[in-house]
Amino acid sequence: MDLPAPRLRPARATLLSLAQSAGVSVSTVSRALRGDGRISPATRKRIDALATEAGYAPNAMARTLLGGRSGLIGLVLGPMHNPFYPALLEELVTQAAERGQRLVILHAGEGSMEDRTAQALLQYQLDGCIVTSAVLPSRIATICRENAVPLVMVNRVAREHGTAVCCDNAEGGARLADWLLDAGHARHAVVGGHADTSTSLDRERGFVARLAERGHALALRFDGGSTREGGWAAGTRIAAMPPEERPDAVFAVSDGMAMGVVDALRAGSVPVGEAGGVSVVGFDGVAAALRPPYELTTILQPLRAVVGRGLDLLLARMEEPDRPEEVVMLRGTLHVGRSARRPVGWGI
Amino acid sequence: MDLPAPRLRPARATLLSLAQSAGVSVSTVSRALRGDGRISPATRKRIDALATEAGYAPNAMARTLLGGRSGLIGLVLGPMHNPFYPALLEELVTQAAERGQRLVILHAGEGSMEDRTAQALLQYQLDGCIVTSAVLPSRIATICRENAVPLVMVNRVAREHGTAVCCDNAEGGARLADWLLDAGHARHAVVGGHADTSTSLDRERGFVARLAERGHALALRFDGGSTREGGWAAGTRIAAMPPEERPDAVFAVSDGMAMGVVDALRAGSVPVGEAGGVSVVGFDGVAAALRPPYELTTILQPLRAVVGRGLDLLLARMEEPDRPEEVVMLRGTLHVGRSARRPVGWGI
DNA sequence: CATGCTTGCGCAAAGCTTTGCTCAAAGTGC
DNA sequence: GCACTTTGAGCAAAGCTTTGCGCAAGCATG
Repeated sequence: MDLPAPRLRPARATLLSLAQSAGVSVSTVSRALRGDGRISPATRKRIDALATEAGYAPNAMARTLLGGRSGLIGLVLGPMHNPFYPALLEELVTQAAERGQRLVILHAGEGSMEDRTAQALLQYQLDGCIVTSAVLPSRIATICRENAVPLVMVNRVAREHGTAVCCDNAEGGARLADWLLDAGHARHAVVGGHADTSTSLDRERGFVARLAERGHALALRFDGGSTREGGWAAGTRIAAMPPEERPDAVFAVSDGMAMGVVDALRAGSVPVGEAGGVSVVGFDGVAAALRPPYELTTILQPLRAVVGRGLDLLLARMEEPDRPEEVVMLRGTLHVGRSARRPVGWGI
Repeated sequence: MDLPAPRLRPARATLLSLAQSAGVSVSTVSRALRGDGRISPATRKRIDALATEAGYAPNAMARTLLGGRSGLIGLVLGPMHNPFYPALLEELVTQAAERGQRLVILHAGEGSMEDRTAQALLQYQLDGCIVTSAVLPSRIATICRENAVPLVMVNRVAREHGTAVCCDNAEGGARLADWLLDAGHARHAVVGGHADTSTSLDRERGFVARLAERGHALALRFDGGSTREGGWAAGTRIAAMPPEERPDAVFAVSDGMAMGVVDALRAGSVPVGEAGGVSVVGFDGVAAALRPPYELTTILQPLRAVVGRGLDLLLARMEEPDRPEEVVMLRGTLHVGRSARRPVGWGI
């Protein structure tokens, strides 16, 4: 017998090694481990014990090669400075694991994706791809389409096509407008996000439309660039305005920016959420925004549901590639905090 | 052990399909694509063109099966509410890609890792594992050790053993102490993080030790729990103290907490970084902390270098599993912002 | 012309699992 | 005792790449 090729790794348990210890064939071990009824309980028990002792883990590579699924999902992450995305990531990892899938990060951050990176999608036989980035890297979309790899967008929607799950952003924006109007606010400002993300635009659009329906116009608009600093800059300018010109309500289209606005107002000694001050509302419901010192009035995204539906949609498209594309909008919940004045008579 | 149903993927190009179109053998295609010198330029050119046209991507699963490396690295992420971790993640993804590796997320967040998740490490033949979580999930460490999978900790160090890369936390803490003392601060407070993370403890220890060396004692200590809210709570208590008892310098052991402290002080109308106010310093140098409204004086972690060394160490251990364990400490840089009073005569 | 070296490429095995078939032994009914 | 079903398990192929070895043709040398 010739020497086996020098392996870097110490030999792990395989079906073959288990079969040899158990004195049965490889196929018997495979079937025993997978719970095939044709194997007698005695044999199965013996093999199970052996496998546990040897710390056997089936080789996913070999399994995938047989034409099954890899159990791997590609993930394209957007810029991480918006605190919503880290939360989304955590939830995605957890729920993917619950469904027996792992996430392979294809990209994170603002830069564009390298070609070599996109190739990984094919090399590793990824079962599908989730894009949470607000800016859709169209390269990955093309590759997915050409190779029939299902792709689902989470927290964003492409205008033309594609499957997506997101919060009903326009409705949330409208709900916030109602809330502010009901509380008697008269001069409204918006701090917008990236101009090219459906999410930011829809929130703003829903807000402004509801304002208009109820006979109000937007008094002021700032570009917050979807960053906390952008919010702070807007808040600083608001704080610097003479009180009579100052908006009494500010809708920052994401909590990150809203927190920045609050910080700036407070730094400028403008009270937040009190009569005579400025009311600030946000969107997303990230943990930090709900707690002191912010206690934002905001729209709570149903994060668990958004992620769950996203993954389910992706899994469904794996089974049934010709499924029609669909866009799922989940309604958020108005969370009443202390950052905005409340309608008279509300609560207590 | 649930196996996904076998599904027929649309046939992708394989070496075999390319070989048939080119009228050569599979091995010739393989060698041509890999640039083996034995293939004539003419043949290679023809095959290259064919491969490009067919969008061929080598099957990483098959390649891995041959005993080579998978090109996959497992990643264990800590709780994402500390803004340092999202930044670390971005950098990791980028640099892993530069080295031709992908990251598979094994775990994110505070919860403990499920066994099934840990199994993925073996099933997918991961080449190595990076643990950035401050709290080392010992389960994964055990699995790595038993299966000779290299593991590198980034931004944390285990007391007993293991390979790790981190900022020189104690030295950074000491540098901050010097800076505050040089500027004439007299009453020092620390806002600490998790009691069980080496990173937080080392920073605090280095700070207090230098204070002691120079004849000062720590006046006050708060537990900030490594969260921004924890920092805010500490800042609130500081703001509520009578000015004569109040510390004039606060070291929050991470920027996230430091920002919370600053917010709370300002909300309590305590000036930050000015004479007669409170100086606040942090640690990490996350982007948000460097910009307005915080402009923190802090220790800049050499993030790119930390990640780079971490990956290099991991790759080195793949080649040479018996390499001695090592701990690499990279020195941070003092970044002078506006959140702390400066020594007289400094600058200008 | 015989021999030997290059050049260029094919053969086949290995790596690990899953699964359709095949097959032997044991059990059942008459 | 015989034919037949059930039970339990093995054989072998497939899935895709990589790579050691072999082989044929072309060319130069003696």
